[in-house]
Amino acid sequence: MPRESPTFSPLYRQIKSLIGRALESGEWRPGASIPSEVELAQRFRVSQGTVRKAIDEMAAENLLVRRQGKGTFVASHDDPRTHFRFLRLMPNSGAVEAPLSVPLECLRAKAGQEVARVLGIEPGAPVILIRRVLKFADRPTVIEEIYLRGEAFPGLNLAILKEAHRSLYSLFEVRFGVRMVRAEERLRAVAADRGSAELLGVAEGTALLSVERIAFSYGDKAMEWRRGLYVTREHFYHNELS
Amino acid sequence: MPRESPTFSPLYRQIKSLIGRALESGEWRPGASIPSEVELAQRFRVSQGTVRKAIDEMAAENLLVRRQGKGTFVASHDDPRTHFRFLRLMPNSGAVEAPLSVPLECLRAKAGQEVARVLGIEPGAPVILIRRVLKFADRPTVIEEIYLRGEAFPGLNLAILKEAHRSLYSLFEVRFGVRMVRAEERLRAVAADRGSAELLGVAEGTALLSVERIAFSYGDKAMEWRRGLYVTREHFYHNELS
DNA sequence: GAGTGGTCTAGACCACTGC
DNA sequence: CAGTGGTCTAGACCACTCG
Repeated sequence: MPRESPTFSPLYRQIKSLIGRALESGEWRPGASIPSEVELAQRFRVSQGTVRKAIDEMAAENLLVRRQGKGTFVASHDDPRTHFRFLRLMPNSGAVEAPLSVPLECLRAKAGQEVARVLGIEPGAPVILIRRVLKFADRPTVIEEIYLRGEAFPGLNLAILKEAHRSLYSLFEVRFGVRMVRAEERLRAVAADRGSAELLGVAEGTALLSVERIAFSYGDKAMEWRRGLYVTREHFYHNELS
Repeated sequence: MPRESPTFSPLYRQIKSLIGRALESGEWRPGASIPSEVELAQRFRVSQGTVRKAIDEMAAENLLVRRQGKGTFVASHDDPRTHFRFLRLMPNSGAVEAPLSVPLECLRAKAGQEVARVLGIEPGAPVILIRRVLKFADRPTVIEEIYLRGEAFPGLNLAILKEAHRSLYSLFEVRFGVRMVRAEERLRAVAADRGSAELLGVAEGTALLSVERIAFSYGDKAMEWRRGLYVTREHFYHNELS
């Protein structure tokens, strides 16, 4: 028997993509609550169980957060519980500690070949370049170069970065409505060049952990490309495999 | 109103832990199929939906694998689809390629302080130490020191390692019934010492990616501690954040 | 107490696999 | 065709939060 519907898609997946589109369109902002299951079931003309299954999957993907008795919320980097999902650097011993971000530069530029390819934009399109240092316990531990899609962050400048006492991704959400949903990282070990060594207070040639990241917003749209150099003497990069 | 049942646990969680215990006890071996949902529902005296929810969660945790029309199976490292979940080294360009494992040593020893602590065993308890090299495209790229709980791998020796043309974790499953369920890794950048540099064919002092791993079997029992040193000139360590 | 998500059930039907 | 997992529904009841 031939498959009659090669594009078969269950109802709950369609609901999922409808909710996904609502998220993309900004109908509900990060941290805000979405309508209750019964309301959504009425809106989409399906049973509550079908909405439930759609939401379950989106919660598993960290797009939504369920809180019994309160409602379902759009996931946000403001939530401290999800705060260390993207920063994997842990101290060798002692309690985890939020780093202090020290922005150095915030420049507007035109995308070169490589940045354009990674972000999926045209060469020459506007980008923003941020350079910063992260300090743990007052010690410079990470330096980062961050490229952003220029059109998505109008008005972003060094002053804003310096004022903001929250994580970068929190700032992006609150100020620009841009939520980073997932990211891919590539890790390598490299030797510190002169400039990096100076900023990090280590000897030239010291082994550093290079972390390249592409971060995606809703719809798998690449919004950010960054490269970090981590000093891993007092810290390590933590990863869970399962 | 005070909580009357602070230890409230839904039915499906109890089913989950029953299935989990059956897995631990080896009632169903890795790769084998478990009873159908209706059978399990009858056995546990619950509805099929409740069994379903339990299995759903265990599939999400990579303990079980569902295959529509065929049944539900105990997850296995033999399955090529899950083969690269624990080996995160990818080539800078070109297709992914399985490495060639070259075992160098396989020794029986007594656990020292550190290994005992990590594996949760008594100092002096038997352990196995394996040293090996992984080659990609005929180039040594990774060296590893692997400590195993001695009592769980009776008879393991260098000859067995050399004969086995499968991944280490596959071997553990097929030969010893030990399945690694999850692992924690700590990554750092370090400089190559003389011995490592020689084995890897790089200059002394070259920056290497140090990957420490603790691997756990069912019941979160630490079975393995390993440290790898990766050459990251032609490869990178890949990670997904979400 | 009203409203939310969470659990559990029972039943009907669909999609996929293999004999 | 029988057997498996996958979807969808409807309804009852439970646990949690807040006013």
